This record gives sequence, C-alpha cells and structure tokens, in this order.
Amino acid sequence: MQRDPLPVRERTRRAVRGELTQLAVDLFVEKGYDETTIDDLAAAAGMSKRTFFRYFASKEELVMGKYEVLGEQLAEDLAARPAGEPIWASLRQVFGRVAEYFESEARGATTIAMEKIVRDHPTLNASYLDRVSRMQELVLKETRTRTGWLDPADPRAAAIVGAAFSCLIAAGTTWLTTNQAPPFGDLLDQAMGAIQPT
Amino acid sequence: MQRDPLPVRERTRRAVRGELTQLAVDLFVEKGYDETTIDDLAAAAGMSKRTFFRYFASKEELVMGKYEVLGEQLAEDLAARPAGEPIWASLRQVFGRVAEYFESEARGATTIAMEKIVRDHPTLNASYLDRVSRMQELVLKETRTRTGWLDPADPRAAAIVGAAFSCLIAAGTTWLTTNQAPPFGDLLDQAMGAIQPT
DNA sequence: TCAAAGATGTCACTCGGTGTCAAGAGTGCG
DNA sequence: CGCACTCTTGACACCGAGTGACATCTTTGA
Repeated sequence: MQRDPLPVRERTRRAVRGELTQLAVDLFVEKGYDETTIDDLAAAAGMSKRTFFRYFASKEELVMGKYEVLGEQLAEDLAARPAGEPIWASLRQVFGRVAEYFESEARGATTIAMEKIVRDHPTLNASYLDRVSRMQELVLKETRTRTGWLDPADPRAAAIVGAAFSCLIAAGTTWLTTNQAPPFGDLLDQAMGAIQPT
Repeated sequence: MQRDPLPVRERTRRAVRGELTQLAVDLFVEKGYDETTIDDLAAAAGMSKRTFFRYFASKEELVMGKYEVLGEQLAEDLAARPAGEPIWASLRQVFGRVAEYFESEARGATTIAMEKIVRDHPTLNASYLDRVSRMQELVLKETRTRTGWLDPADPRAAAIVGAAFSCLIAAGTTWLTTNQAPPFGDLLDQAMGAIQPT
C-alpha cells in the first residue's frame, strides 16, 4: 500500500493548501463567508492575491475541496461490494464511509459551523449540491455496470442512485439541525428504510 | 378566477422582463452563456447595465426565473390531492404538471438548447440544483403535514421527497439526452416505479 | 396642472478572477 | 562551486458581475 513518495514541490504545495483552507475556514466561521475577501485571506496568509489563486481556482474551492475525491472513493467502494448484493444494500454499505466521517472527524465545532454556513449560503449550497451531483455521476456509472442497466435511455439507475443520495443528504441535514444528537448511521438507516425496506 | 388587474407599472415591468429573458436566451444559445456579457445584453436591449440590474438581480436569474413559482405550485397541487392517497402516488400525480410543461411548451429548439446549456455549465447547473432543492423544501413542508411526520428529527419525509425529485431529475436528463424521444411521463413512471412499485 | 413616485442613466467603486511579465528561489548537473 | 533550468511569487493591469449614490427624466394620480 506504499504510495510513491511525492516530490517535495507537491508536498509543500499540499501543505500550503492545507494551511490556507484552515485559515480560511476559521475566518469564514468568525466573520462570515461574504465578509471575508480574498485580499483578507491573502494578507492573513502573507501572500499576494495572485498567489492565492495559484493554490485555489476559486473562493468556493476553499470550502468544497474536501469533497474532491469522495466520489471516486464511493465508486470504488461500490465496485468492491459482493456481486450478488442488492444495489440498495450496497449503496447503504458504501455510505458507511460518509457516516464514519461525520461521526468521527466532523465533530469539531468549526467544522460543524462551516457545514451550516454552506447550507445557509445560497451560492455555497448550490456549489455543494453540484459536487454531490458529480459524485452521483461516478457512482451511477458503477451502478449501471453492476445492475446491467446500460441503456442510457433507461432512467432507473439514475433514479435509484439519486434516491440513495437524497437519503444521504436528508440524513446529513437532519443530523446537522438536531445538533448531532442521533448517530448518523441511524438516521441514514431510517431514511433509506423509508424508501426501500432492507 | 379573475385576478386583480395589475397596475400598469407592474405590467410594463413584466413585459420588459419577458423581452429581456427572450433576448438573453437567444444570445446565450447563439454565443454561449459566458461569452455573452451583461453589457452585450443591455446594449442589445437598448438600456444601461444599471437598468438591467434593476430588472434582474443577477445574470443567473435570467435563466432561473422560470422556476420561481414552480415550487409553490407543486406544494399547492400536493395539498389538493385526496387525503388517503399514498404519498408516492400523490407525488407522481403532482409531477404531472412538470411533465405537461416538458411535453408541450418546452419543445422549442431554443428552449431545449438552453436547458442543455444549463446542464453543461457548472455554475448554472449548480444554481439549477439549488432551485430544485428550494422546491423540495416547499413540497417537503406539505409532505410533512400530510404524512404526519412532523418531527424535524425524522429524516423519512425528506428522504421520500428527495427521492421523488431525483426521479424527476433522472427523467428530465434522460429525456434531454435522448433528444425527447420517449414521452416524459413514461420516463417518470419508469424512474418512480424503480423506487417504489405503484 | 402640479407634486409625488417611479424609472433611467452616469459614475465611481468593490470583489472575484485572469493574463502577462519580470524577478526570485530551488533543483539538478558538470 | 557555478551554471542553467524550472517552479514560484509579486506586481500590475485588466475584465465582468454587482452595488450605491445622485441627478434627471417620465409617469401617475389627485
């Protein structure tokens, strides 16, 4: 499982990206997203605006970056599920990864606060939904091959994947609005169970 | 059903908005969304940029304006369904309005072209998804009262409404990518039938 | 007819984002 | 070590989407 060692340039680049996101999220939570300008960020990080945009293509990417690889991971996880398993059950298992993330790493106060900011901000929320729909496309591709519904004129695979993600989102928003009281996995089970009994 | 006669100012305002959207869509289809600047639009309409922004709050609103009232209409339609009807069947019936729209008014070449532009353009697509999620919220509210699942900690209603809209979207994209070959209603039936048999 | 309310244009400005170019820092190699 | 090559950075000018302020028309209604 040893990855190729990253070249030093790439490592420093990632480190800077990391610091920058950290800094940005803190500022966003403190002052608000719209109220924090790129110039503020760049100044706080001690770099020029131009340099900032060499690390992030847009202000939104600061917030959405964490979802970058999730789609591919989910698709891979789906591919790794046993062959005979019903698609709905497979999707539920695959979402376990997201549940874990929410239950463990996402417990920090600022993380939760940032998540709420995204939901409340029209543009950010739109961007968030766009990311989710991109994930869906990747998972959909895998779902098509698994179910054998390869005909692009067949809307069923897209419907099922979309429904599953709707459950994921429903569980997520519920989890956020209830201040993380119930375990995320339970909410997900409730949501997905309401669509199709497992 | 006679509405109060609108004041003349409001009527001219709507007329201008209508002409502006028409003009804009034509230009977007012809030159592309990003390639058409607000200055272009304003010039083509014979008004200043500032005046344009008094009719539309943003460039996106030119494209998304048509979805403004749809959510409320859907919620109203849902409220008008017979009391005992299962929620999934009610939602299918309510979506009939959208199906009608697609089958009748949305057949113009430019309308279809514009719809594809939206799907292809990241920002527009994100904005589109945001509109859909706002519609969902309205329909969700009505769904909660109908099903009696009023507890905000209960994700089931959100899951079902989300799933239904996923079917709607799946049918929509399929309908678009297949060049409108199958009737929209059939696609919707297929999609929703794959989630829950009616 | 006249005053209030509304619509429009102009101008200056903010903010996100990009192209260009020159200067600086890091790396590899003889 | 020194040299070339590449990557990174800052500075600057620029674009497009929006917004605020103010002055000027036009419309409306009494």
